[in-house]
Amino acid sequence: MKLHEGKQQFISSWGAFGTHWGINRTMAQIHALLLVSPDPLTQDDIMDELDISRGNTNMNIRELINWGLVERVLLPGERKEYFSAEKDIWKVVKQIVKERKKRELEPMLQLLDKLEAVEGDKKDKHVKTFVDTISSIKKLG
Amino acid sequence: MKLHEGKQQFISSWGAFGTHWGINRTMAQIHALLLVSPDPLTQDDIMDELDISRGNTNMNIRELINWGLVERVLLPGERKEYFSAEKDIWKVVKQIVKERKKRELEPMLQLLDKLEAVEGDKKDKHVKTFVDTISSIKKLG
DNA sequence: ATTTATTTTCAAAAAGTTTTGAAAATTCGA
DNA sequence: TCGAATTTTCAAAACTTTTTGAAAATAAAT
Repeated sequence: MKLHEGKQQFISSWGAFGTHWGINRTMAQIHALLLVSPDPLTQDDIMDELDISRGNTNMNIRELINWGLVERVLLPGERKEYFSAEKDIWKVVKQIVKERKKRELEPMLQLLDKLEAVEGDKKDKHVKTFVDTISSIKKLG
Repeated sequence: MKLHEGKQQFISSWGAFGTHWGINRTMAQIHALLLVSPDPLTQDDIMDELDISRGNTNMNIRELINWGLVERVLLPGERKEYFSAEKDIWKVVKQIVKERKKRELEPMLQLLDKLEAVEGDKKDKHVKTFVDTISSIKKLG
């Protein structure tokens, strides 16, 4: 298999993979492209390579930056912005886990704290099952 | 807070939570409802409680069964099927991790094996970055 | 064998999400 | 300060996923 074909396949399946993990296809594809690119790329490079619109490219690059997975690189003497992805995969995974904790798990745990305090007789099996379920989920956090 | 309100809130946020994890809202809501229900429920119980259609209920119960998170319970002398969820949250988490590995990670790793064998000069930085990225992702699996 | 209860299927509709592209805003150099 | 390059925004369009509901299939009782 040639490099170009391999790259296309990698980008395409990384995109599909992402959609199973709450990450949209384009965001995952841009990330994949930057992961396998030795040098930083511009917005136009990414648009051309992935054949997507300027708006879409821009929004998803910003999102990757918010997630801490991509950083803006300013090359001396260049007006355009360049972008590059963190290449250490362990760091990438740790960063994703950290962000998802902050964005999704913590708000859920806060809700569970409130829900655990539901009124009612603990001998009522409906109340008991509810409270027990909530507490055991909280223990995961 | 009253039990009923707490239950509604739990179901609703579990549903929203699920959508960030590649699980559809209804499937997550049914799962939440069964988690906090002390006794098994019928399809009609679930339809009424969540206010969703019969088809939707049926499909998502089947899906939960495929994922190994819910089981069908036959009560003696009852014609209807009842459903109940695994209550041990650790078992639930382990089961979800196991299924996602099987469904998503393994196919991705298989592809990576093929991609690692891309042709080309390893001294070319494009080839090198590609191969290195693929290998380091493989190490996660 | 027929009726009735129950479950399953699936095409079409509804809802939700992503993408586009053109206009607005911003940035930088002359 | 002005003009060109670049980035950002966002309403509308395209696409994707989910949901509905009625019909078909199945299972059980009489």
